[in-house]
Amino acid sequence: MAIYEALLAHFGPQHWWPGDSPFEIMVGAVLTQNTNWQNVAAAISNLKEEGLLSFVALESLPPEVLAEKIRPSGYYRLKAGRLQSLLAFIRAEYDGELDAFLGDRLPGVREKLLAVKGIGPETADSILLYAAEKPVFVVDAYTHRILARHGLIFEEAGYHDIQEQFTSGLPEDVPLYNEYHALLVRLGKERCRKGAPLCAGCPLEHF
DNA sequence: CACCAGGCAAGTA
DNA sequence: TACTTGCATGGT
Repeated sequence: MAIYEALLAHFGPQHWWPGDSPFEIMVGAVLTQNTNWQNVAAAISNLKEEGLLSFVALESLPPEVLAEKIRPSGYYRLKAGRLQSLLAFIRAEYDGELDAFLGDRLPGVREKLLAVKGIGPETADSILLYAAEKPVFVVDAYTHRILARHGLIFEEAGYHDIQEQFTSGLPEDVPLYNEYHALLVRLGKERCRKGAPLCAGCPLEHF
């Protein structure tokens, strides 16, 4: 918790997730897999410009056409399939009603999401926290790297290990999880890039 | 030029 | 089970 306070004091609120609607957030969560957000923003912008950023449009677009639209986000053929798999899942399980999916309960909805091909733990948890506003802490490459580099977790720690360790010391609070993860990403992007040793003047240097 | 970015699944031994 | 590889664009 003291780490959270230090990051918030240093960077201020991050106003996450970048995206205007739960649907856009969900799409962004898939497109940002192992990809710079700037490239994702370009892909989403393409969809918006052509009025394609809707459930029905994306689920009914021919896969190769969708792929071309999201090309800047990288792995574009793969991600077109993953997006449509996700939409097909919501169509099948919730009759295509996004709100029904977003309102479904933990932990069942998380298990179902993880069963969708192309949706792993980080993508699932990002959707659950940022689109559905469920109290799920998102662990990503930055979280892992930052905590390992500061000796707060083992380098070999897995997704669930980190998630457990993190949330065990925190209240189950959606705005807190939201801001905390966003702050870790901010720190990672700005001062804790891969390959560099401990950054000088890091807000976490005395933890 | 090499390396990195808000992962995930499939293949190999 | 434990590695390794494919997927791909755009910025530094």
